[in-house]
Amino acid sequence: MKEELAKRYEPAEFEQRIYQFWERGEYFTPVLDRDRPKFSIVIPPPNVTGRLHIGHALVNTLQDIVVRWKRMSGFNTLWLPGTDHAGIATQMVVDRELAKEGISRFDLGREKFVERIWQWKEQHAGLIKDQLTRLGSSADWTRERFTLDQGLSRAVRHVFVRLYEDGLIYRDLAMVNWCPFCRTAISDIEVEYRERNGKLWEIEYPVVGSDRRLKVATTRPETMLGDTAVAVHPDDERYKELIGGKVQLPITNRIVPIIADAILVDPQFGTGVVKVTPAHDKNDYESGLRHDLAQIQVIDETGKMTAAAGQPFEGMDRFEARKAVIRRLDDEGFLVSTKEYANAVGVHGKCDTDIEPMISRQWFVRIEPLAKPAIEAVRSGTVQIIPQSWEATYFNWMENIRDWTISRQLWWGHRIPAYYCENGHTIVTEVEPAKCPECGSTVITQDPDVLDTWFSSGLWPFSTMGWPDKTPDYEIFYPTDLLITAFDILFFWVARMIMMGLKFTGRAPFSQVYIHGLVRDEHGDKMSKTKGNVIDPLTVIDEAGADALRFTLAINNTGRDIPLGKSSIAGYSAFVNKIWNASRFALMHLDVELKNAGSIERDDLGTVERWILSRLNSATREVNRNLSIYRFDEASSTLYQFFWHEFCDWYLEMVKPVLLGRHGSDEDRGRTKRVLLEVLDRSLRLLHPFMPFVTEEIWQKLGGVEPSIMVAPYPIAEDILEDAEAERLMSGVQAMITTVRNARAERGFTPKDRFKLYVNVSNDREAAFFTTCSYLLNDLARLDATIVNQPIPEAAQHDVISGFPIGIVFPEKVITQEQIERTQREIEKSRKELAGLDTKLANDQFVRNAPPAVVQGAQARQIELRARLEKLEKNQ
RNA sequence: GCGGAGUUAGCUCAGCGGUAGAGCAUCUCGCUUACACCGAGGGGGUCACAGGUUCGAAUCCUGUACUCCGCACCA
Repeated sequence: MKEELAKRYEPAEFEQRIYQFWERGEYFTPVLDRDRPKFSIVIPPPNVTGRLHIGHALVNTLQDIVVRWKRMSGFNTLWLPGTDHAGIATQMVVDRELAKEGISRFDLGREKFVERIWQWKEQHAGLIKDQLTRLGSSADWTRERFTLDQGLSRAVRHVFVRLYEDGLIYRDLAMVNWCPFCRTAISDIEVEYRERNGKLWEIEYPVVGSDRRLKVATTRPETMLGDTAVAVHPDDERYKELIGGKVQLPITNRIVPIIADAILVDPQFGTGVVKVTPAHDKNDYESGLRHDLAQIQVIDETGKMTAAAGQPFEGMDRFEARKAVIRRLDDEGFLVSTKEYANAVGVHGKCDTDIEPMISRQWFVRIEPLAKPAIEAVRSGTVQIIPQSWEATYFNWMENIRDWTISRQLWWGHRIPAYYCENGHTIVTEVEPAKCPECGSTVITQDPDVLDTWFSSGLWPFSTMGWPDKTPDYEIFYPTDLLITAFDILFFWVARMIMMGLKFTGRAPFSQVYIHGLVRDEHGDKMSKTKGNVIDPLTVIDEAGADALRFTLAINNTGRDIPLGKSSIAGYSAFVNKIWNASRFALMHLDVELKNAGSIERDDLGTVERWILSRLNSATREVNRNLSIYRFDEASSTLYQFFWHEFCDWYLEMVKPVLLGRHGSDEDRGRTKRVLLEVLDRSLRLLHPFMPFVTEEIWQKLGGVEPSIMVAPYPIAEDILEDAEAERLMSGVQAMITTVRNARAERGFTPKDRFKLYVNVSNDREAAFFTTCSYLLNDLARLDATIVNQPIPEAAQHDVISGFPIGIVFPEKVITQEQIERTQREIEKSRKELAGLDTKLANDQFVRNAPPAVVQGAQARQIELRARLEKLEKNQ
């Protein structure tokens, strides 16, 4: 093992080489073995449009941690990667490309346009993989899927047809959310509401056959061109006698009825009179159905006014028409007032265009029958949502769910497998029919629309595994075990997968869902391009390495939002550097390879070795436990704490006197090296899921049996390694060293000044221990002698450390003000604590009710404090 | 309006019934042959507020005040 590590830690030197090494070794691909315990997980497919952002880095880091942990723990592990065709988003990207060439998709035509997107997709799909690769994702690329792949498309058609046959899909004329920019219908959850400062206009409608005018308020005056009624509340005394009467609409002069509608109108709100536009407002639409009102469409699918809007409005954009209508109303004296008004406007999240409610014929999924079992699955615990607080949100949404609009007037996506013959018959079938089964007509056209992207994503956990065929993958790896994703797609994706999985495979697609938070900047603000606080994961990887980024994300992942800033990445990058250097130091002294190092005989081990193995063991237990409950933060900080502050700060320092030949026999040296190798090996394996690259690079130099650390067994805690006695004694030694260092600093001595330390113990074993370990105290606390069980000179600085009375004897009596103050503070603190304990222990209730361990602890502490106070007071 | 979450050290957050923690920042000392992306040491909190339960509350309950996030409504 003469191969040394490079002097500097430079991740760019080896990360990509290591990844290629893994791929060549095919370590990401599981075996098709039904008998081995398996662990499977599917990636939340990023959009093919994709450039990965920090959120992707997070979700994929978390998945990779779990996947690597499971794989090392002996599970036959599959992480299935892939991408989503992302209907609207992708279409928009290509649209924009075309715009640069000065053409639109309509100039190109559907076929050419879709061809163009495929070209674009082929060029860009590899980017996602490259980026995930840079992160270290150990996904099985041989199984990479795309939602528009043939197999997945077949699954989509199959599902559509079955849902149709089961009466769960229907086509109907209804009011939907229409995006005039994208020219498609979208579902309710794709509408986002933005607070906006708009205006509220009050308009008067003259009552026919009377001098009265009814005052209505509106934020969308252009829709009045399509008004077909005004409504009041049936019990509203102000308007009661007008019900059944008529008003004459300004501008169009159309005569429309005054109706009574208790659902639509809140008499307390505004004037208590509502204009009714059944073709352009959801509530008005429903009111229109109740009262059999005409629906006059005045805005078309591109957001322009129709002929029905009349002149001069026809052809105007809806916002332009708004101004024109107001001007006209004002001119003609119907406009009463204009007020500033803040309200929430529904916009299409993808393009920020105001949604236009519009009546159109669309395909819908009848959702309630699917939602019920999906609610039950979570309620019964078949699917567990972690953290559990998200369950409430899930139930809230699922219980109020409405039918899902699945047709999209786009060109990029899964074409709806519905066909219409010339005689108006509808045929829904997986394969294009040659003739109409009802009338035999061969003049058949397919529905031009495509399906909502989430329709295919909803099938992802099983469509990617070959379903509806019973493939080996499907049989071995479905259902999956875990899904890791962000809360913002809980409804879009997670809920739909559960519904579809239950309906079509009879099983929930995963048993656990882990929901992570949003990555924010260091002050907790959302990252956004306009704020300029965006952190690009690839830049971070280039600068600090993937391991530092991964560890930073993991340790900050507490289950809530994750604050991420340059300084915190720098902090954990320092940690990776520390691992590198500590390993480099160890490797400089190690001369055996793991594979022929032989086993460790516990009986030969010294206290230091038992102690570090015991500490490592408890870290091992904590890491495994926390990973099993997805506490990535706790697992990583356990490793951070152990490796840096126990392994590096104490253990390596304690081992130096032996390794560097200042102390001990050759046999001691051999044993020390053996244990050092063991501890380093285990630490690297524990760290591997979090920082795969650096651990592999170092571990390769240890000469293990396995070809890669990623297939080496993950350490598990072993009771035999636990050693409470060693831990107690070593923490005593550590505390003594700290006390001496402290005293040195406070009295103004330099590191070169040497003192004597007296330690008193109560039994022979302890005496033997401190005698054996005196070299450690002398070395680390820079003493010239540690004297065990001799009377402590009065002139010494007295203290009681971990129950051991000690005394530090200085060459000359130097007492600084700083030191006096500190002693005083220590005494006061101890007195206060002791007083508290005294009252507590004098309290019968406490002694009787508190657990015995707590009472005993308090008593022990009381004794210790008394002894310590007595000694401390001597120092004054 | 309904639901959820938060309020702990200068900053960002853990802890969630038994002596107040971490990282970063800050201050002092030190380039000791793994690492100055370092080492040693220090300072810093009446755990938002008010009640209650308990022998004991940052931790459980109730209320108040802010903050954030969903969903619904908005003529």
